Amino acid sequence: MPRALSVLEKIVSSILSVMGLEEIAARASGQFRTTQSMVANGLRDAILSGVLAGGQPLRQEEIAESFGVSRSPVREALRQLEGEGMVAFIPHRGAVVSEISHYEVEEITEIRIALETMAMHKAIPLLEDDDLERAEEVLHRIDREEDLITYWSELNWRFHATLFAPAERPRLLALIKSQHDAFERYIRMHLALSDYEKPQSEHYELLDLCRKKDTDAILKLLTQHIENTSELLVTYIKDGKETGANGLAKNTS
Amino acid sequence: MPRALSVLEKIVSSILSVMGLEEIAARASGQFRTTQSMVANGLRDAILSGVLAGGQPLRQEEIAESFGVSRSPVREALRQLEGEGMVAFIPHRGAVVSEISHYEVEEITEIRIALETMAMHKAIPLLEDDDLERAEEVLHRIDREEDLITYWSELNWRFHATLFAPAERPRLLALIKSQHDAFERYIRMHLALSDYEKPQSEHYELLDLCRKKDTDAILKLLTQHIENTSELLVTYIKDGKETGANGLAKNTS
DNA sequence: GTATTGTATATTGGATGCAAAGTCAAGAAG
DNA sequence: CTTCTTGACTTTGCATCCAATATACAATAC
Repeated sequence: MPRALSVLEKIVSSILSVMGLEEIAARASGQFRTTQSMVANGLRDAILSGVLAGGQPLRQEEIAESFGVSRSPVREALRQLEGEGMVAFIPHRGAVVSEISHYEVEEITEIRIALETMAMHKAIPLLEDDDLERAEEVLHRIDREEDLITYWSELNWRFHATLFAPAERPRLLALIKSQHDAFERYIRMHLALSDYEKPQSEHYELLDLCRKKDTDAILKLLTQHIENTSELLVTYIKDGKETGANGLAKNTS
Repeated sequence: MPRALSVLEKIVSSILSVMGLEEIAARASGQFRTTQSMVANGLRDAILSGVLAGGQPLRQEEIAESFGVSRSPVREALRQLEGEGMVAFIPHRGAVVSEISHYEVEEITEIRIALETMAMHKAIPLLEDDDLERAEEVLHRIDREEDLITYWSELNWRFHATLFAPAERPRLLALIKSQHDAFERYIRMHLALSDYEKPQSEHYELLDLCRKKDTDAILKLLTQHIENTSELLVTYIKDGKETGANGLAKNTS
């Protein structure tokens, strides 16, 4: 029992310490105007960061205590995440962090390729020097970043989102992000540092092709980029299944 | 006040009367094992059927009374629908049925074309006579159906889903359905009986091409089919905005 | 020894109560 | 006449309480 508490407390405090000002700003500027939204964001973060592993049961009382609130906002937060597909409810048994199989990884890969190539295709003719500069800036930040395990997800997304942005398709972007997220939490858990090198070099390649506005080559490389990630993930998931869900396994007693 | 109540009561009773045995079976077999899921399904139905129009505020107390429950399960149901994107919460002001603009219709159209042509493409080589027969059966039901305003949505979806099914992509299918749903509730509200004729004849055409396994022609027709729906919808939404369903005037910039 | 039934305990699901935020209209100030 | 303030009222958001359900384990029957 105290174990689970400490895990969540770590998340909460990590949000508060790592994000620091961002957190406080968000709170002030109306991002966290309700307890529910704070809990929802905290849990989402915890799931995406891999602290709460797939299949892990989410005890309402524990979560409530961790956040220092009652169960009502916790239940609402869980329901919202259910709607987002991040947790699954089993009636009278509670919520668990939803898992994806390697079949689903392959399915998501197809979806991502379809959606991302579309977004990219729409964005290419509208890409300005300004956008490309900002994208490159993100890549430099990745190069400089010491703690990639924590920040890869966010920076990687920011790079791709920057390239998609000129397309001005908010709904499409949201869809892509949700598919992205389904991947990233496994990425963060499993990948070693060396695994970041190849995608990062592909990022530079992609940026270069974007400068040349070579549509065909861009879409081809983007497709390849997604497929590479997918392959890595499938390997890790299959391995994990074989060896028996390591890491934060903390099931019965 | 009594107006909104009667509207919702109509929905609830229509679920109970129309579904009859199905409803009871569902309840017994675990579909509605909690009040929350009943309310969520009821509200989703009400929104998709257009009974609860876009922008309409959703008073928790009213809904709770309509369903004969307290506000707790109602709030949870609303949160779940928020996660699904069907309602939007404004802190301390409550939930409203989310709306889509004609910009969003155009965006969803692109997304639908990308996802549905992909699903169809994967399904074509796997289509069996059996599938085609079931699809045709649905079309006959549409021909026979008196109350298309109520049942078009469901039957139309069933037809397309039948053709997508052999692809065996549950996540993709779910994504397509959610984009579909974003359209259908406007369709149901706005379209006249005559508007169903063209899509239905396209359905027969599509089925015919599926029999011939003419991939290129199928994908082309499917794209056209989606675009036609989209155009109708854009017209109706623009008309609605112009003619004075002003209500909550929003982003026109 | 295995299967089944009954009971204790933990956990979820739902109802109720109360404080806080928001809304609206009437009246005062400019 | 318009704008701002004030206070009653509405509605939301959260905490607490109680009931319903599931799980684990022990006791009993076969």
